Amino acid sequence: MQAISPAAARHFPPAALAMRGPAAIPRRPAAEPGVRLRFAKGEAIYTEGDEAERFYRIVSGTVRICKMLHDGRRQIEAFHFARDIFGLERGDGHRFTAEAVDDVVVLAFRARGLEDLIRDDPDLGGELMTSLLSSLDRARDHLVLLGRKSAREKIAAFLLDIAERLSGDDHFELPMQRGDIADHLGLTIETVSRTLTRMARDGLIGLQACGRTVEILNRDGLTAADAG
Amino acid sequence: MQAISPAAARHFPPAALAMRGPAAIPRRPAAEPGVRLRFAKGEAIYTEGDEAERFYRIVSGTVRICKMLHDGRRQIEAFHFARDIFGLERGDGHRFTAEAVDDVVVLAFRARGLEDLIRDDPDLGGELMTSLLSSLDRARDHLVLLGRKSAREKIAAFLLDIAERLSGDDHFELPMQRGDIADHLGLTIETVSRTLTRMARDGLIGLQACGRTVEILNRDGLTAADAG
DNA sequence: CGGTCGGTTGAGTATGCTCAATCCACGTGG
DNA sequence: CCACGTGGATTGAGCATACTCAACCGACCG
Repeated sequence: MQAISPAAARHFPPAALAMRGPAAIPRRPAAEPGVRLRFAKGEAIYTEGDEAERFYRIVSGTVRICKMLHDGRRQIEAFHFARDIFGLERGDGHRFTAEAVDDVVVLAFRARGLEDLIRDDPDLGGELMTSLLSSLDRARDHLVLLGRKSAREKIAAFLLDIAERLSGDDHFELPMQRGDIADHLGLTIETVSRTLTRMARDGLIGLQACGRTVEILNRDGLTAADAG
Repeated sequence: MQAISPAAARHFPPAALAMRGPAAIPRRPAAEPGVRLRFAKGEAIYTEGDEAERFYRIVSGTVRICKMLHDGRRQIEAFHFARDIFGLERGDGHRFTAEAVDDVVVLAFRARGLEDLIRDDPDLGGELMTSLLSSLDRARDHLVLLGRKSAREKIAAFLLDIAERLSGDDHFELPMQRGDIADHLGLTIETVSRTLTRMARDGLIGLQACGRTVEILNRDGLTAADAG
């Protein structure tokens, strides 16, 4: 359950509505290694219902994959970072929306005729299969988190995951804002904020720069705060 | 949040612990169409951590894919019915457990050397890819449900989904018990029961036979009760 | 007939949500 | 340089949904 009117407003930034999609995308033959595209912060890469013509590999930046319910509630299925593949879907149309969390550069590949492509290049099939299995693994773990973990456990798991994927280090900068984290973890902005603040008070993490910069101070404690 | 001691007890039926795995599985060449196996109600088909040697296609029965947290909380990632493929995972080991909800018959296929198999038979690759994409779609929709829907919306969505997959009809029998539904939808047994009872009182559904037989009486109402 | 298992129902509670105020950093314009 | 407005984050108070604990019911089985 989530607010209806304020949440809806929060999820339709006027900027995002104004600049939908890049002007014209040059068509290249299928064997092409991919077309380079830029998207500004907040811009939609594709929208639910769009024809699923392309899939993407991220060169730099962060992408969120999300779905909205009609009343404005939003669920962010996943965040994707550099080198991740996204946008490959069964069927003709995209069932989710992909948006740039910050400035993003991607390589776009044609999805049509993918079967033929794989027939020609079995290694590609293997790579895509691996990428799909990886997405599926991630989605499954996230199901467990959403279905059965407390707010504190969710945040702990999220921070550990992000740290690993973003830096491998214990020090990183969150590319997304509180509302994105909330909609990813099935929480509200307020609960995310409160939980982070409390974790900082407990000495598990350090927070700087508008709460965007995070440092893991007590990795064991944070791991224990997750439920595994 | 979930109970700790009672829930844990509920999830370790002595029967399931007693009879782990079928005795001996005959090894056949890779091109084999699949080895037929039977599993009794409650039996584990594979357990988290097991080597992922095989994947499966269901001939008959219902399978649940689940993960337990150490304190006994459980999340059921998915239910699978006849014709569904499950058990294909990235990496060497199963990260989830598959259990027979009722008596189950499956065909088991060797997962090792799958890349070679696909190289030999590109159609198989396509079929598996489709199956994977289908699982991913399903997992993503379920993420939205778990993260952002109310108890009533969850149950409504669940019933509509099950009806479609199980019978295509508005009349069907639930193969799983309340605890399974609860752990699939991120709820408790009591909330599932109460919500179903209320839906029956509201004339949306009919319930018979220990609440196992369900009839959809008002499909529009039920669809409206979901959030889409 | 007693025991168990699965399901239902009731009463009270806690976690996380809602509503609202405040704060802070930043950018803009007088 | 400072006033002002804005967007994001934080904090507080009260509340609602779903959980916990517990009793009860009905079917089935030995």
